[in-house]
Amino acid sequence: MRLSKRGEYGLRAMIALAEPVKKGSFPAMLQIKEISEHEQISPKFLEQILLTLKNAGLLHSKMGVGGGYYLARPAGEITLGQIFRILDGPVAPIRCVSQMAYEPCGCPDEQTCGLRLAMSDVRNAIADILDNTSLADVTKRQNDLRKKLVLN
Amino acid sequence: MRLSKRGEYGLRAMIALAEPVKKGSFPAMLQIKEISEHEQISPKFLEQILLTLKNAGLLHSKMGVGGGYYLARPAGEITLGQIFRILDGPVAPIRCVSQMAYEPCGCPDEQTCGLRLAMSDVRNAIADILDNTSLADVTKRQNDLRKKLVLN
DNA sequence: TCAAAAGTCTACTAGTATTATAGGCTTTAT
DNA sequence: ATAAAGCCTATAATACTAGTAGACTTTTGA
Repeated sequence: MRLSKRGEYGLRAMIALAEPVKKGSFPAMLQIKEISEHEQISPKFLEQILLTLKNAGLLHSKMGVGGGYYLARPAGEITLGQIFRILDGPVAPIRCVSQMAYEPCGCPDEQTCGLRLAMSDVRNAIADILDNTSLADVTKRQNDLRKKLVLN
Repeated sequence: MRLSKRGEYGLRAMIALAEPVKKGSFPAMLQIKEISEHEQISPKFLEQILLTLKNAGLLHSKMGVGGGYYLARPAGEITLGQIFRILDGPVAPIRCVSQMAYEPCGCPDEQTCGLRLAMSDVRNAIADILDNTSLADVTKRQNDLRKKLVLN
């Protein structure tokens, strides 16, 4: 049940782009280089990932000198599930319970297949979290926790 | 977030071995060939998988003519999580939230990393299901559903 | 106007993991 | 003694992952 490096880096980059803006620039724009250095990611690999996310409509970009990437929509309207699916494909552990990419698995009776029932629960549990957590939720949680830790 | 074929086949085989016994034989013993035919799995591949499960202590076997495999413990005491971990490794989507196989991910501050917090939720949701569903739960659910469908 | 900065796009590659297949060995019932 | 069945290890084909490379386009600003 692993998240690929592509998925991990893409999620990290999106979270970085959703961070509350510094110095009045809006929308928050970051360059590949800035993100790759901060998150310790190969810049060329990250480039591919951001491009994919851009072509999928989650990011916009500005070319040329002083360019960079920024979120296509407010951080509250982009979920981890959207990002995950673009980079890592369906959330379901097995195709026969996928909403996005259903495929029969060839078991004798899919309707009463015990494995399918259990994996369906797993899929729903994962999708529930990923589809109901926005980038804004993530950055808020991070920042609340940081504040709380500073106080102690 | 995919379950490998190894994992899928292993789980299917274990569920088959947990099925209520036919014709008074106990513990329910099945041969590789019987399972592979019923579940449409390459018998040699299944052999490897069952051997792994055996060496991990979830199955016992009987060699020679009339031999086969049977569960090492009652179906109510073997969980999907145990089987999954033997065949597919840790449940966690990312190592830094794994209970079984923790590894630092190298983010600036692991304690307040937003991705880590979210993935930790995912890990717990998956583990909750897999570790609290026994083979007996699975076969019961299957059979209840079958009965219910016959009535309609 | 032209050079440098930055994103776009596609191809390629090394390494690893997955999904098997093959075949010899051991145990056991008859 | 032989056939059935599991035990065990090696190998192979394919796909995927993670990353590299490089040529191209757009934009800024000196």
